Amino acid sequence: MRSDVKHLRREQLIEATISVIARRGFARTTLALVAKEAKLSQGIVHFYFKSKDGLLFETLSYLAAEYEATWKRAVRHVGPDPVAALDAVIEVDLGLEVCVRKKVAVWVAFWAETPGRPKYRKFCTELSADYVAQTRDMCRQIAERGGYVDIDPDNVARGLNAMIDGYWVELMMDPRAFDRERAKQACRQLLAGVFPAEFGPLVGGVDMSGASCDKLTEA
Amino acid sequence: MRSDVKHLRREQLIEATISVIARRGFARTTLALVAKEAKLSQGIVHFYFKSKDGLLFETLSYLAAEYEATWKRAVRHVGPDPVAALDAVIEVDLGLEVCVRKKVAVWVAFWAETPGRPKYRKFCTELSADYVAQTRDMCRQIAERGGYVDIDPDNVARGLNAMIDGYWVELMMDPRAFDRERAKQACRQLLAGVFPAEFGPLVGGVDMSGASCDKLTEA
DNA sequence: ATCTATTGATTGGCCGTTCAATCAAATCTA
DNA sequence: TAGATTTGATTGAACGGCCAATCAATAGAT
Repeated sequence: MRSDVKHLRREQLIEATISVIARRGFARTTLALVAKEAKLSQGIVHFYFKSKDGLLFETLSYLAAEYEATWKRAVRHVGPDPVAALDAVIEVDLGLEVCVRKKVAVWVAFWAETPGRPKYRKFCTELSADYVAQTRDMCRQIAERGGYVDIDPDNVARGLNAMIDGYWVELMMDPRAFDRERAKQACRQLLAGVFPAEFGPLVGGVDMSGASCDKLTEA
Repeated sequence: MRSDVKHLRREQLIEATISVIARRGFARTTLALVAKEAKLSQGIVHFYFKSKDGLLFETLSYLAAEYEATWKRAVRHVGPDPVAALDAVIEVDLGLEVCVRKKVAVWVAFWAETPGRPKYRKFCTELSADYVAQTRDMCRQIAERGGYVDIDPDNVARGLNAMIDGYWVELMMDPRAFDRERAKQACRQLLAGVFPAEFGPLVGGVDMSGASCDKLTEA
């Protein structure tokens, strides 16, 4: 049918765009290369997307939609426990679905173009703000439940966000140096420093929400 | 006299390149714009740099040299104590010298172009590897000295590196949301989770705000 | 047959690069 | 020191290639 083909072609072109950006970088991505990658003619891009910028922006939206869907599905799946939810966030952000070189390369490419492109910038900052707002809420719940009074949920969420973005950059630049499981472990260690009872390595039914640091200094 | 001019012009053009990339992004940076920014003619770029790529690569080298110089100066300044050294690293990486929007925007721009540009990629990965090697060494020393047996210095160094890169991205994309001091605090909190005795807030009963900073930067 | 989808050649503009000409500074000459 | 000559720095115009966008023509579907 018509809309089937329409949807198919659009996705085909977007996937091709992702491949080309990931392979050649943003600056050297041309419509001719995208069309060739998609095994379609040059002109077709302007039929489905009005312009090059149209295609690029829809590519960004496409990635964002996939990311958000994966994220929300995972968080909903683990239920209401904020600790499990935060752990699910780490699993998703560094998992095989979204955290693959091709995709993060495109993310970083768009990030890098945000100066001077308000549309990209607005989109990316809003997505990020959404992310931080949700993880902050999880941190806040954990803090309340665990009786932590000195921690700042907002800063914890931002720190986790920063660390994950940094790992994405590492995966893009030096995929051989990147170790997915160790990256996850480092994120959990970050949270363990803040919420030792929930993310610490020695949680075995013992409540250690009081003095949290001492146990680690044991030689 | 004449070699002065040579050096001056090169720097003038490189600074202009940084400004243009930070303002317009990598993809829309043209030599005409760079020349205009530098208040020089178009042709002069090829006199001092053989090609556009020559200018771009030297811009990357320029930033890297400045970064490394600042970094090494700070680390040397605080002396041999690895705790003070790690803290100095955080101060530099998130300090006003290197961690300003214009510069990090250019860094991210180059990162984003590393796929498909082996020269950029090699340069950036080697710089990063150097960084991690040095901070890992600091972590290792702290671990040995503090009797920590369960921690992996390499992973701690990589985690810190990732977090800082992530904050750079945040500064570039959303400078108004970025808070330099809170970012530093988050990095110290990360280290506090790993080395509580050295970076934790309760050392010696001193209060948290700026405690580690005052204590550690005193050489 | 009509409408949609698709093609690939074409166009017009932009950008990296080259180059001949000009200008300025330094060196040489007497 | 003053003029002559060489060397280096700088300009702006011109060339050629590439790329986004257009479009007329064609193939395919219903």
